[in-house]
Amino acid sequence: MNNKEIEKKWQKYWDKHKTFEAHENGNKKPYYILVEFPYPSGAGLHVGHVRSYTAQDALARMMRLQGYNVLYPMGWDAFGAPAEQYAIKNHIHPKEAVKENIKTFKTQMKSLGFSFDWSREFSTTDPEYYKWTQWQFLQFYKHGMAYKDTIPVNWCPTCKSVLSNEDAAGGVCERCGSSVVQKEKSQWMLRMSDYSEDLLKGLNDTNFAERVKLGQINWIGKSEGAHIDFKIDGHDKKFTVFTTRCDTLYGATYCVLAPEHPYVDEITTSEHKKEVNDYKKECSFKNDLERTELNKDKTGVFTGAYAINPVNNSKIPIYISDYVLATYGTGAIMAVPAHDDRDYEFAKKFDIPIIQVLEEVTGTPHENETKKNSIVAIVYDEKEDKYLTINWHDKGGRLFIGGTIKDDESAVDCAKREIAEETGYNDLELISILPKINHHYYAFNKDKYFNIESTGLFFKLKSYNKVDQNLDEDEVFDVEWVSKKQIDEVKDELHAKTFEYAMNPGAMVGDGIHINSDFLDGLNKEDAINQMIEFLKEHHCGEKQVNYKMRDWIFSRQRFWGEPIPMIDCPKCGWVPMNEEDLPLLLPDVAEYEPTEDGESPLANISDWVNCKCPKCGGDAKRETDTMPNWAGSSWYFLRFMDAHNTKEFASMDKMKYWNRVDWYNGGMEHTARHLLYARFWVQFLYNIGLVPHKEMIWTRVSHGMVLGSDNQKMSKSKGNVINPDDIVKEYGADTLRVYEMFMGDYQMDAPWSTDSLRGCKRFLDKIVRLKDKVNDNDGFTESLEVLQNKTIKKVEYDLTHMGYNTAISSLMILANAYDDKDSITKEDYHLLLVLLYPTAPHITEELNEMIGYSPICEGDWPVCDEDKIQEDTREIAVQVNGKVRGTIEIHVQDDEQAIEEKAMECENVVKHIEGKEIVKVIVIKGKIVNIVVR
RNA sequence: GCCUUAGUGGCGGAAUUGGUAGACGCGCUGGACUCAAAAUCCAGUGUUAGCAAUAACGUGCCGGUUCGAGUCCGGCCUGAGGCACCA
Repeated sequence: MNNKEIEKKWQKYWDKHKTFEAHENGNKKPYYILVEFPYPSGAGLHVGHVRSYTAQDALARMMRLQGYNVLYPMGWDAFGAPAEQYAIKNHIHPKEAVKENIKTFKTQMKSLGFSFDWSREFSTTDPEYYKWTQWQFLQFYKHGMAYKDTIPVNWCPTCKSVLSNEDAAGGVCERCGSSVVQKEKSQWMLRMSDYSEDLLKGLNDTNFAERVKLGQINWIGKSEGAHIDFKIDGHDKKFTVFTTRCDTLYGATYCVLAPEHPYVDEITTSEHKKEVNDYKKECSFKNDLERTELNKDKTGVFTGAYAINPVNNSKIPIYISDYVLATYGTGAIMAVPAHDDRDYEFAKKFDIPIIQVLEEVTGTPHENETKKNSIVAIVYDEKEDKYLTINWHDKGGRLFIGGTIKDDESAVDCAKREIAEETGYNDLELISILPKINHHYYAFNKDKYFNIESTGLFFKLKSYNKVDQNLDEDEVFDVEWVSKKQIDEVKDELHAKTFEYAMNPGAMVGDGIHINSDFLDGLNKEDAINQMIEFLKEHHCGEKQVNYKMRDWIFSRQRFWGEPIPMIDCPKCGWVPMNEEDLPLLLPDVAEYEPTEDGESPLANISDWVNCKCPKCGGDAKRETDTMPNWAGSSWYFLRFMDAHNTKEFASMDKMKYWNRVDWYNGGMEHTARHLLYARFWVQFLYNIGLVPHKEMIWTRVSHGMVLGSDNQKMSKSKGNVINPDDIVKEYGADTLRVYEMFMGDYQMDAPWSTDSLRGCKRFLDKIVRLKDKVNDNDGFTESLEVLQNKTIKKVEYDLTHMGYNTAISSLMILANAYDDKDSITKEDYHLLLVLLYPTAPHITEELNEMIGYSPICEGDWPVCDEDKIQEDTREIAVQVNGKVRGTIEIHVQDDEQAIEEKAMECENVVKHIEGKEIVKVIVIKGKIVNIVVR
């Protein structure tokens, strides 16, 4: 068979008959399947594209046969930097480059036989499309959702361009290697943060995969806490911090403002001015990513100013540090080093006091406890790398040195005394005092319940100097030095925990009971938070607050190749929106444009374009020269597909109501957080102003894994592991590539390319072709195949709707093998196999189907599984003895447990294993397994 | 650092709710057909022992729950992807 010819033949057939064009009529149920439209890069279609388009294509083709009115559209997300770069280099207009790329992509897609409705095709760069993107921006503006704000951007002084975080990684421009600086720019913003709660709640009206929802939830980042006002010593001003842990306020020993915080200059004392300014400058050279990545070492400087802790009026120093971000919360924090890891690190470095206000609770509380203070001491011998323990053997096991603190004694003195008394060692150096632990226990020797506050102390042994031990009569134990591994033998919760603290110094971030906190003492975290919020409210210095990490959307880009923002800056009227009837605002038709000196968009250099009249007063004015981000056009393209040629609206309400929403949306993992969130925000806004029928227009969202190179690495030119789908189609045929990509592995996971496996799929299709020679003249189905046939119908149907593409193919292989075992099969048998395979391998199945005299599959029906045919009356189940399979038995479906048990007991190999043993019990799980427990 | 996600034969991967681990395919070994090769067909293929029946071991590591764990729980290790130090 000539693949090329039959592929062409059927692709032509489908085109000519407009088989896949969707129309908004008839009584078929509409179903909207969407794949992310690609960015048509110069590299051409990637085998990764083929994977997701084929998967959705199979679903679309099956559902059409099942009688759905399927909409499966395709278009182009063609604005973006690469096209712009390419165009600058080659002195052409980017639209020319894009045109070429789209042509290539479309030819490639067609060669793979995807059943897209090409009548709805558009590109985000078409003026007929971006007219509506601009129009929608104007709606945002008119509803107070768009505003200008000054935002720092990554700026490369050499390239004179604004860089993405990605291109500015490590503070170095990816293109030219110069260091990147932060530059303030006035930018258009969309008030996305106003939608935080709605975007969170809206997830309930979607069927997104759980992990996709989680991605969205984490991005929105809701946290409940409080804001607290801190007075500044010697100033009238107050600053506000946001915290989720207001219960730890008594432990706040300093505050930190973001270097960009507006109060910094004002409160910095003259002797700290230079340091602070230098530090601010230093930070301005770092982008957010750097602040994140190079976070190993905390940096910061003291401003010289002090804040007043509102709960106890203590003066605490105010620092600035880049570990506090201006963009999150209030740009200021109260630092509680005892109970926050970052604060702990910072406090250690700057030698700021650490006050513990929460202690962990171990053991079980009991009535009538006796309270006392005590210590647990850990002594480390560096030379031998061993720890000092005492072994009580069966009277209490291995422990460290413990003891009760006497009235006039410090914890350290107590520890030293106890160590000397119990072990004799007396030449010690204190390494650290560990957080206190609140421990409950029962002492057998005293028959009493105790509640102790235990202080952990960590010592280093300086020398083996010893004094005489001083032991009571009942103190019978061995003093033993043990390795770290043997510390596992310390089972006592208090001692084990103390050791853990010693090994991992840091903040105690968990729950516990409060200490050193006046009215909070004794309360747990939750209660203490509530009490503290009450206190703050009463004293007018704070209240409960919900905070979201999601920020407003920076909507400006200093680029040429994007949708122009339709705003006009008038010296008299300020910012004025363009008249809607003047849209689209076209990009100028020039092939030469250079970036400006000062980071404005290249459009700023094109004065013909920039200079215009104010729509309000008619005076001279200038256009906004920034363009929209790539995310804009892709935030609503799925709505346009519902009504792609509408010239009066972006899409009519009627058509949107007809299609209802996107039923199934597939795309890459990398877009499940941001793109999806932007699109949802856009839709929710349109819904709120009455322009779309639902608040959520996407029902199910799933994400696919990447196709990696055969070396298990991401495909890239530099690694030389790129597979071009054209080559595969040429050598093996489109159907082989399609089947292979469906079979290669779990659709939702990455999978490496294997040409060997591809050949296996070619062999499978060859077998399908050969089976045609087995077709006989009998009517109906071959009886002995009917069980498997109906099971396969059910399996393929289930798998194609549950992303089990690989197992769908494998079940078809099983069916084909069963056919192959027969001397002959009927036409009906063969036709059924072809229909089931058609969604994945449409060309070859149509051809073979035609050869046996049937009308085209694409115009026929999907088979229905006959449930009666797949009922079996016998079944093989396993018999286990003590959980190990020792044999199998054949049971009838109607057998009761008694009968199954008897059969199991007769099984030859089972008899061997239960002979002479006592049968404890027999577990019979009907239809599944028998397990005989013997002793 | 945080979030997400994974780890099963020589390889890609199956195992819908805790119930016969390794379906299906690749690769490999042996055989048939052929002058020969390709293609195709037949048999075998987790490891170890055994002619075999069978037995022991086996789903990243350590521990737990259970009659029974790839699947559930606790603790680690490693890979991949994402990120805006989220207080």
